[in-house]
Amino acid sequence: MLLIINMASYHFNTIEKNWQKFWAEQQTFKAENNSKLPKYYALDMFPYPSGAGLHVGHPLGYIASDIVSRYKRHNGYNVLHPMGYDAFGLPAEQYAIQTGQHPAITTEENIKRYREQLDNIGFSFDWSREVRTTNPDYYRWTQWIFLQLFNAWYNKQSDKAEPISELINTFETIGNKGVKAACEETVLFDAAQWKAFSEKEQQKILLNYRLAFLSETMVNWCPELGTVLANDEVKDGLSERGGYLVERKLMTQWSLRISAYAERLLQGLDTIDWTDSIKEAQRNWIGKSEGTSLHFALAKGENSIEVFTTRPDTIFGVSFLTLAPEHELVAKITTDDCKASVDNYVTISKNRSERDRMADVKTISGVFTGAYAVHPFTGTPLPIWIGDYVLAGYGTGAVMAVPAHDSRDYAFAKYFNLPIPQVVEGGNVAVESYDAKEGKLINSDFLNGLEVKAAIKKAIEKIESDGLGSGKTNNRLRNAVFGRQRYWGEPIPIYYKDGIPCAVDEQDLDKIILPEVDKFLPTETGEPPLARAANWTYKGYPLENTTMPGWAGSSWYYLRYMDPHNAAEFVSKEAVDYWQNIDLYIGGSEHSVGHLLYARFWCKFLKDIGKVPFEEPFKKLVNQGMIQGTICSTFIYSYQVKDNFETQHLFKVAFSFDLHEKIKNKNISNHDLLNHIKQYHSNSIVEISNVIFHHEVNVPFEFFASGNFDDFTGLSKWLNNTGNSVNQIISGENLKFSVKTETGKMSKRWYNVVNPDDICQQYGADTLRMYEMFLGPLQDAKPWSTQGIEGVHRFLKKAWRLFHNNANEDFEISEDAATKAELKILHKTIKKATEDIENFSFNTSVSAFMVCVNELQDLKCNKREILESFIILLSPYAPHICEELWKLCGHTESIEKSTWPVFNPDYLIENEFNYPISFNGKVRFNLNFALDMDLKEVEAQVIANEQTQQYLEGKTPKKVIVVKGRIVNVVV
RNA sequence: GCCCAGAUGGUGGAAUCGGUAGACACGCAGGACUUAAAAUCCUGUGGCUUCACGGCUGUGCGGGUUCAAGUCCCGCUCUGGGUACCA
Repeated sequence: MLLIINMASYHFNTIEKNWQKFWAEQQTFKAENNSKLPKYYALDMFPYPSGAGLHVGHPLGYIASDIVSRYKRHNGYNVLHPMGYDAFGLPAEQYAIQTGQHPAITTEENIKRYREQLDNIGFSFDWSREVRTTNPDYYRWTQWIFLQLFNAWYNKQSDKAEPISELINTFETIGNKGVKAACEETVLFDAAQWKAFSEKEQQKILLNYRLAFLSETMVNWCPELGTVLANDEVKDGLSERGGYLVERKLMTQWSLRISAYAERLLQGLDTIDWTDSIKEAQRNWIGKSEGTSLHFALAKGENSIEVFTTRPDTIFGVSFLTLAPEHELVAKITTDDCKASVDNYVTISKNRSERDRMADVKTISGVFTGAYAVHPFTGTPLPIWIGDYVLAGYGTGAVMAVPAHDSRDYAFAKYFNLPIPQVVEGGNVAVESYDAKEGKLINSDFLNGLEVKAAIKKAIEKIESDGLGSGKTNNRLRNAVFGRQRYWGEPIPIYYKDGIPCAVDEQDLDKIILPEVDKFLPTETGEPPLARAANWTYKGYPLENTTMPGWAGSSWYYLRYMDPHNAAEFVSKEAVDYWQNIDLYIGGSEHSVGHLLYARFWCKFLKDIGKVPFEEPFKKLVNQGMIQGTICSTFIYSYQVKDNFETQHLFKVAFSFDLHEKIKNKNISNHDLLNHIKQYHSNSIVEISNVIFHHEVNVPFEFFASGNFDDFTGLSKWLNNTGNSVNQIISGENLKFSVKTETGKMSKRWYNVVNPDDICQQYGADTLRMYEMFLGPLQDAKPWSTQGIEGVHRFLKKAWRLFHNNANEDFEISEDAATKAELKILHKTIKKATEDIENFSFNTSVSAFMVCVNELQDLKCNKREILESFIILLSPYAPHICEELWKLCGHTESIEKSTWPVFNPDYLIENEFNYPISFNGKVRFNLNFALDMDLKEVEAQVIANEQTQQYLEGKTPKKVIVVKGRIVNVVV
């Protein structure tokens, strides 16, 4: 029986629009919180809605997670696959400062555009759960979490966060003796003393314990942006956004005590399915280092200097001590005759910004204090130096210098001509330090003859038994600065009662919403923008003026998706108990330390206070590689022209980006254009003779939209359109263009943003989805190129044709039973498609689909039994076309409701195999044998074979290896 | 400097346990259909060599293990990413 329905050829535009409408109307992808089905939570890192719109790199990860989500639905899971926007941030604020337009408006517009672009691609997001970090209904819960941090302290004994009220109880009954907390060192007090403190004093002490606390810290201050930046927002001493100068400044700041969680953040890595490189990056960031603290007594006076070292074994190699310029003992120990030079050095170091210090790693500087410490074992006097290679913020701000075995100490000692005693065998200490942790100890008294590892152990024992110090662990991870001097962020819900920071009542958080301000800039007195707001007060007291950093909202958004409209709680217990942690998290590796570390920190804290049932938020993490754009770094335009003297000139000229902008806006005169080229590009003249001039300059990518850089018609057109100015200099004949390209980030700046809308328009969303997957492994970085997109599009057309009568383009499938060969093709594809999704190997499954269609086409197979299963397999990748074909097959329900085909290995069973016969590893010919044939028999038949005899040339084989179903190798 | 990842045709890439290297696709060349174009289909396509059958060679470089290495081991080179006076 034949089913015949009139149907024209594959009109993807109509099909896709129809199904997108259908899904939205039917709420096909709505996830249920009350479900008996097993859950699956697939999350994408939500985007920051920038003005440039979505480019083809954004959807890469979204497509992958969408495929997995759809696959899981077919397999009977209740899938949570949401999307939202991380919309607080600097670009909107910068734009607001420039234009006066409220960032909320810009953000709204950008979100609208993002949504349209996302909708075009046909994602199976549950949009009823959308979250926006800038929405007051959302950020009141970000503020709420901040208050929980403010009202908690970290108890090292129970190894978790506990309510600050319990700590106050303890203070009132026994004081702080015996309290082991993650905090700065504190003065000890008993209950009576605690009660005698004024409220202000008590609050000051409590701040030292709170997980959200105020403290004086060195911050990265960016005067240009008028704000403080986190370490990971600073690159090479410049702000990551905008590239402005960043300097070090001491400020009172809100901080979060992430350092309390360092060990748990480290341990937790062993329990999650992330790539080694991301785990390693987090480990490095936490920077756990185990060593020993050690006290050096001063030769004169009471004080001692405490150092931290990971190499206590090299104690006999110490030839001096170095203090950070900021070290508290510097002023006390400096002798009178050294005072002038020390003061001078300390002043210079303080004024040197972090950037200068970094730029200057190779310059060695330091000064002698005149003071001496005493070696704890030999009694030798050790000169005490000051050097800015020692950081005040790490360890104790002082090091025992072992120049023979530490490269920095070595450089310092060489420069100032200090002794370099060797205590570990190996290397050539006359040339460079020997830093390796291996070798035998020498010149080291009780450590002599020991290997480094054993020596470290013995040295620690000795140091501890002599009471000189103890084993200690240091982390590189610092507490996170949480306050920003910005407008466009969550207001910190704190008010100041007589200078004491107090928490806003939880039920009043809906009142702490971003106030209107006249300008988005700091005040004239340098206060943050919120200081401009009228009545920015609470209970008559002033409110905090700083706002939260960009990572605040993104540290917990995955929880809000579970219960997005809950007005009473940030997430209900039922919702979080059902959905649990994220099964699959996909996003860019640029968040490997910042976002992922903070989100883990908040999750652990929320677990401590009993609000979430898990310790790690992201069970499996996949980093999609960046899709890079092509940057025309150098554009060479050469042309020949005759000058007044009838000399042939070959010019090579092109244009920089700013010049391009000026030409585009037509605010540059011919005269300026010429001058510009002379001024900025004279150094790019690569060759001058009396006949040849070469200039090399940049040109925007947009002229090469085709991606074909041999075709310069677009550029020629542009040159003609940009005004006569260009034509005046370029009026020669024999125009020739060439371009040097490199790959890099897609950004507005490089004119290389490829909009997925254009691809959808030209080829359809299904082609875009499949093509992005077909490009290569999800994790790999790859340059965008439309080369090959035709192949994917052709594949979809071929698949469409399987369901249609070629001659008259009518829908036509057969109800006949499938043949063995057809079933084999199908089940091979079921197996591959299933395995590939489980392994996130999407590129190979696309090729498996291609193979399947090619083979079915060869067999002219149009049987329902085969084709219906096939489109279910294909539907996660190309949902629109599959929905359409599914409907044409006579189904009334969405293909999304269908069940994933079950792989039956019986169809793949082979009873014979065409063995490659190789001689010494070189394959010569093939022979067919039954798979159940005895291997000895196979061997005998191979030897007996005529061709084998030819290759043996009369010799007897030494050995014959037969691997069942694989290969035969004859060793001659 | 340190840490991590990678290197396969003209191109993107495939090869699950060590078992026929180059699947699939692009591009290119040739052909069919067409008045023509588009679309579609067929054939070929790592290099060298041969009229051909075939032979030799081939996964960044140099060694090694193995009957057999893109895959495992040792030593390099280069590329991409992260990170840095962290004692």
